[in-house]
Amino acid sequence: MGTATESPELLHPPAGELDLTAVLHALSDPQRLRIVRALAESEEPISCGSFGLDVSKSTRTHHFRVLREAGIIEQRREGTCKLSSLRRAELDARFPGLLDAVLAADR
Amino acid sequence: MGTATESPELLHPPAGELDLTAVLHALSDPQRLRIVRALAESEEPISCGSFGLDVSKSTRTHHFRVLREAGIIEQRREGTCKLSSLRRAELDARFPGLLDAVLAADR
DNA sequence: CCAGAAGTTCGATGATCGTCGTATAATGGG
DNA sequence: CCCATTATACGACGATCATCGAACTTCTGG
Repeated sequence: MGTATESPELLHPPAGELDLTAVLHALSDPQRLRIVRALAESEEPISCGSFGLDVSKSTRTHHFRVLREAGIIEQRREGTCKLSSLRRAELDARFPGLLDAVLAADR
Repeated sequence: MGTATESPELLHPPAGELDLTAVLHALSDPQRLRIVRALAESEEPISCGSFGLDVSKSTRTHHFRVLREAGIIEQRREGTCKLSSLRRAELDARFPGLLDAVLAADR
C-alpha cells in the first residue's frame, strides 16, 4: 500500500508484486503482443488509437487493461487521449531478460 | 514432411515451427510452470507421476499434452511409464533467453 | 496368465477469455 | 455552451480452458 501517488482510478500493480503467470498470460495474445512491440519500438508513450489493431474499441480497451493490470504497461491521461508506455525498468528488475526475450522472438 | 522418426502417436512440433503465443500460453499456468521447473532442475527425464501436482491424473495428462504440443517438452514411452524432458536446446534456439528468464523469475 | 500400475480418452461442468455493440463519461476546440 | 473526439462500462455471446471421474489401454512382475 501506498504507491498511489498518481491517478486513483487506474490500477497499476506495484513493481514488486508482478505475477509471472499473469505477465505470461497477458503476453500470450497476438493483439497484446502487437501492442507491446509497438510500445517497445516507439520508446515513447502512445495513445490507444494509434495501433493498427483490427479489433473494436472496446476490445482494445480490454487488452490495454489486461496489460496494465499485469503490470506490463502504464497508462496516464493526457487531455482526451490516454497515453500508454512500457514499464520496462520494473519488468526487467522483476523478470530479468523476459521482455527482451519475448521482443527478440518476434519474427 | 518427414521428421517423424520417433513415435507416430505423439505430436511434437518441429523446432522451427514453435509459436511464441502458444509457448507463452503454455507457460502461463501454475501447474505447468511447476512441471517445467521440475524438469529444468532435474536435467533428466521424469515420469509424469513424479510431480507433486495436486490435480487428477487426467488433468495431469492434459497439462503434459499442452506443454508437448507447444514444443516445450518431449515425451517418450519407457515401459509402463512415460518420460518427459525439456526441449531446452530447441527452445533456446528459437526463443533465446526466454526459458532462462522464466525459470530465473521463479521465486 | 492375470492383477496392478501408469497413462489416455471421453464427456461434462463451471470459469475465464476475446470479441462485439451500445450507452456513457471526460475533455478540448469553435 | 455545445459538439466531436477519445476512451470506458456494461452486458452478451461463442470459444477455449482447467478440472474432474469413469472407462479403457498397455505394459510389467509374480
